[in-house]
Amino acid sequence: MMTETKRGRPRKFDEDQTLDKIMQIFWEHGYSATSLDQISAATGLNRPSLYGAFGSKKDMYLKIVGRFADLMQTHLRNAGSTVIGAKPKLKAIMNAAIDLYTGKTEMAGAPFGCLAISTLPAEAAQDSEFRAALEAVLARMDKGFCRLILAENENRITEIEAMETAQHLALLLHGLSIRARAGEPSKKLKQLATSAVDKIMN
Amino acid sequence: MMTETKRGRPRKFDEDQTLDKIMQIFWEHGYSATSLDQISAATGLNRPSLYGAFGSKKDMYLKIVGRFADLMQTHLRNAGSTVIGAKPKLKAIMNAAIDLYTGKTEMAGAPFGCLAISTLPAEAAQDSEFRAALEAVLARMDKGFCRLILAENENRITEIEAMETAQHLALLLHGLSIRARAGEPSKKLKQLATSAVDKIMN
DNA sequence: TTCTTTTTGTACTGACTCGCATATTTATAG
DNA sequence: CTATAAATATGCGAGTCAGTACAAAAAGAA
Repeated sequence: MMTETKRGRPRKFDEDQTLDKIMQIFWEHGYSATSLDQISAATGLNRPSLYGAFGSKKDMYLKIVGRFADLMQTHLRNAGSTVIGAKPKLKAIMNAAIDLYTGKTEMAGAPFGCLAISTLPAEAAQDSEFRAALEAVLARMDKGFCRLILAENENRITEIEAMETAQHLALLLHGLSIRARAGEPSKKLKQLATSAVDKIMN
Repeated sequence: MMTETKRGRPRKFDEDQTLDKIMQIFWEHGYSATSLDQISAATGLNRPSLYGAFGSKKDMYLKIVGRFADLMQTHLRNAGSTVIGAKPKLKAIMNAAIDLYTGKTEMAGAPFGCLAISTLPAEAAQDSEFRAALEAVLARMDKGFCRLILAENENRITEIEAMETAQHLALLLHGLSIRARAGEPSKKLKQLATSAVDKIMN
């Protein structure tokens, strides 16, 4: 099949750049407190264009959550790949996450914590789709940590033990994201993360 | 001074019961997604009465957060007082918190996680009062854990070390509350909490 | 040019939002 | 009974909300 040239009036916006702007707004204000007018103003698109390109407000938000998880995963994976050994990798990953949470990366410009952990739970109790999205994010982090632990398996632990440790690490990370959202400084969070990883990775 | 009998038309509602109903709604829906009409319907008070008794929506919410923290503190304190030793106390406290998060107490009727951790962060980035309230909740938990650890100080650790451990425990607890909000079952969360406490408490 | 396709801009809808102004009810104080 | 104090009930008002109907604009196809 050949790549047909597109018919119709061309878009005047870049989809990726627009999604990034939308992500920033949801990241800062959460789902319920964000209005489509706000998004319209920030992106330069009017509401019908937004609706045509990304669907309803809920569609947009859920898409953004997935996008955030993708971006975060590559960010953390890259950070882990710079060092050798399970513990150093985990510490590097924690530090990279804290940088993300405290606005010290190009991805985030302000200390807003984790988009998913900070904004999804507020909606999760009332709406099963949001709850499922939250659970998906959690499962994804668990698996990510678990894979890393098994790949660097120095003590020949079982898969079940690895999953338990992975979930311990995820618990820590989510707690750290809340503290970042509360405004605690990056330096303090990194100290906390490092000492916690030392205790958890026996 | 004598207790003067109150002038004017008497209230037809019980303040504590009303605050409990308001708490349930904010707990489930968060701040932004809750409307005063919802609260009015659930409490039987119309909006002017609510405003007269508890102030604005924001006033009400911040008051509820403080109330939640009070109730939770006594709930956890009671749970800790049933056993002896630092580790058993901490495990009992974690289990009691999980019961609270998963709706297994009289205080909570549904698995909504922690009111503060689940709903405050969504608002915290944009509003400094909410952010301050979140930080206050975190500080309060840190101090609570720290006091307990120092009171049961078996290994003569320093105050600084105790505070670090306390914050590790708080990180875990907040992570657990997120997972409860996502719908994970109480049993799994308790296993996770127990094994994590074992690793953190030397 | 003319037809089709897609995006854009304007404007609208019907519902919901919070806070308050006003009037009424119900109690105590004198 | 009259005055005062407090709570309640009705309802307004100015604004915001998400989504969409409709027409104009901008491209390719024929």
